[in-house]
Amino acid sequence: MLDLKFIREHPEIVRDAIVKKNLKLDLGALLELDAKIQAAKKQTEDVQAESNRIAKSIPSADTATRPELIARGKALKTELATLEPSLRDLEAELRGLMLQVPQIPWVGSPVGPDDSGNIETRRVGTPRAFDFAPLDHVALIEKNNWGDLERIARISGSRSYALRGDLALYEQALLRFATQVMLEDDFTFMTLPSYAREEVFVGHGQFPAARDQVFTFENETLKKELINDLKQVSFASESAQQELLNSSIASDRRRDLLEWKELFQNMIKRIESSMGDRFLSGTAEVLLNSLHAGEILELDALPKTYAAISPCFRAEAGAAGRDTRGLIRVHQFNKVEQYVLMAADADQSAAMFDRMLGNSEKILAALELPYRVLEVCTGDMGTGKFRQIDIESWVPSENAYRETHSCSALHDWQARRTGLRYRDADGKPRFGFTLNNTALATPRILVMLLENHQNADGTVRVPLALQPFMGKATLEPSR
RNA sequence: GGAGGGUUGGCCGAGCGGUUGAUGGCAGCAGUCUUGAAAACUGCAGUGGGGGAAACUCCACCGGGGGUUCAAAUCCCUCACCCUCCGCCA
Repeated sequence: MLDLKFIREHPEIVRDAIVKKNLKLDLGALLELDAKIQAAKKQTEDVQAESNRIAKSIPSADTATRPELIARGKALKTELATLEPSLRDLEAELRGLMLQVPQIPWVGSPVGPDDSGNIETRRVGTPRAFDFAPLDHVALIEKNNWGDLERIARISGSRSYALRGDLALYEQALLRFATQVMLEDDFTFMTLPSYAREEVFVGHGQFPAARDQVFTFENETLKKELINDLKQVSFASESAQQELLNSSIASDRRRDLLEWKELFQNMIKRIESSMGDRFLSGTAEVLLNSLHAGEILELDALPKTYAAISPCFRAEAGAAGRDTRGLIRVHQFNKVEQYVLMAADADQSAAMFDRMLGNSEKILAALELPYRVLEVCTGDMGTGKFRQIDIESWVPSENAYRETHSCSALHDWQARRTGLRYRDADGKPRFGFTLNNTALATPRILVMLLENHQNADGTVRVPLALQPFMGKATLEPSR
């Protein structure tokens, strides 16, 4: 979300951002609606002011004028009964549009329509030249009995993974190692649930735009009951029912219909309660971002630097058929996430961005993986992002780099949605800036670690920095 | 799952239909006093939005939403959360 005042004063900048981010949003309609609201607000407030004045004067009024004042109050109340709801509706509509307004991207971000516009800025490390025919990670897992990819698919469905023996331990060691790196940079370690309420996802920015990427809590029992009920009720809609109720039909038939109407309304209620009011988060960032929602933090409490580990859930809608093999793209994975809430200062945010990117690179260096750094273009970065850098690590079997890290600066876009404020040096409440970045996500990183560090005999070398966490130098076959 | 009790400004805590945007205390800021600090005293001080050069002024907000009333922090409904007791349980 942007400051509405800023949008009013700089519509051309916002319009430019909408174009650069390849969004469909009618800024003209938004501004028109805003103007309409301002007028409606003035009108409503004038009536409210008079109403307040009259209500205040009644206790001290004499009995003769009192009925007159009460009558006037009643009239104003009637007037407000139409003004207030319509204002509320307009404001809700505006809020819906405001949620779609993008953050103005950094001037240094390349302009492009999609990931084809991303620019590689650096390569670190050189892909290894194998003196034997290397296996891909799935073959390595099968050869060493390090997982149950096919079995778990039968149990949990596609995009699931199960690890065994050394590889299962390796996943834990990696997460612990990444946590350690974050602790060394003075981040506060946290664990959080992987689920939250709807408004948390709105604050984060994933809702309303990317709602289909998120799994939800639902009540399966209620759903089944409802389906059974639906099979018994043949009405297409409530209006169809109403039509029947209003028609002249025999009274006993009518009573049936009334009973059905009650049943129908009851079902609507239950459908609503079965839909669930909680959602599974795709990253700890979602919850961390709401940790201080609604608070006004003191300046000296900032920055809040958090490293949190959590299971992450992604529906992967729209990715059907892509990366179905192996560990690249799964519905549930684990991640150590970096998240920062800080004062609203562009330079400090840029410095923090570099620091967080540095943490990821430190981890990749320790994992001894070749990677490249991409400056993500305007059309590929999220709506709310100010700047985004992705890191892709080398996958020998694909002869390609694949995304393992994503570092973002949002400036105040998330903070405005979420209500993340602090008192600046003048004591004024201000929205903060937020940033986030992957520290390490498993199991995807295992793809790179297995393939890049495999030995000719199919075992896999553990990088030196990981060995204290793994307790051994080589991953050995599992029984 | 059952039965009660709560949710008020940065924090604590009054108020339970009518100058209450909210008594009081703590913390905060400014001043008096003091060499300085502390203490004491005095004053300022919520959040968001509108108007105004300013003084100032108007609107909304006492967990969220809805309602009753000329008038709601105060009454009613509903949702969320917290606490206590019972039941169940990793």
